[in-house]
Amino acid sequence: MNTSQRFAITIHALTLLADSRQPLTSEYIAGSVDTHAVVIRRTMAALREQGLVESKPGARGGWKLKRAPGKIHLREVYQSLGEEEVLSMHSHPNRYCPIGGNIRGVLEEVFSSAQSALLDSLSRRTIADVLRDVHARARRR
Amino acid sequence: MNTSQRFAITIHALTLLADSRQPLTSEYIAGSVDTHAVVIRRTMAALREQGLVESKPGARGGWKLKRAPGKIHLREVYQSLGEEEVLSMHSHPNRYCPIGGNIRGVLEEVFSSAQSALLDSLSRRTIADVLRDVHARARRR
DNA sequence: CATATTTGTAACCATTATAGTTACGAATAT
DNA sequence: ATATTCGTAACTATAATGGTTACAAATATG
Repeated sequence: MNTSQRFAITIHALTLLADSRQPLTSEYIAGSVDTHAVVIRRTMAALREQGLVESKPGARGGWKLKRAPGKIHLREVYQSLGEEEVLSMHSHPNRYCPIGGNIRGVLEEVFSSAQSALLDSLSRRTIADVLRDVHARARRR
Repeated sequence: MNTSQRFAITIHALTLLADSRQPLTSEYIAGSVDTHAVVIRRTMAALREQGLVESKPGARGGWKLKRAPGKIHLREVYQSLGEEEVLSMHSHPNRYCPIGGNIRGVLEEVFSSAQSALLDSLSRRTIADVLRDVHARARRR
């Protein structure tokens, strides 16, 4: 299976914020992402806990970045969401079988290297990079 | 979200086959993995199509490898399963928004680098490596 | 102060993927 | 001929996801 859309939605939202001087409302972000404002609030809550964004209720409220876009690495964004590891273990291999009894430890190591490789790749980009690339594409039209 | 258990189950099964001289039945494999034989048949079918294993019905039938364990890289195993990319796109970003209209292309590129990093990591190990590590752990008890 | 705006959050629903299970047909060894 | 084993369709339970409604709480502004 694949991951949820949360990561994509989140990068999208952060890119919008990086491109805006004023705070943006969940409603506005949802309009660009094409989803419901509640989905945005739900998803962004994780980033708020991580200190990447802040939100303010009430008139003229909304979301804004708490850090320069160039300092927000996609790895940290991804990890804020608290997703499971992308490769997952099977549940209860038979521990009385010589293979079954020892495979988990080996797989944990294999999966965790793979996860690190994925995260390292994400750590090489920031929201500022994404925004720049988006603008470049927009110009190319 | 995370992946299905299929990959873990599959590596487990291939490791069992690598460790055995005779063909193994789905029933036996299921016993070590702790699942149903049908789940094994279902999952292994993908590997058979890829030419990694063969199966024979009837008495004394079962599964066996078609290639030396040292020649079976985890990357190929993973890809045989035909899983989606681990990071997935959101559905219909608003194309009339300058960000929404261009974010998909950028994300595709970001996600595909990450996917490659993951696959590269998996390509560095074979079923023979896994079997060796399992045996090493078994000895350590 | 009254009002409109906006977030926070719980609750519910529909959809989808996954894995477990049953059932039965077909192939094969002995 | 029989027991064994795979192949596959079908059904079920469970869980995750995302969309939606509803309403309380916070805030800016006239």
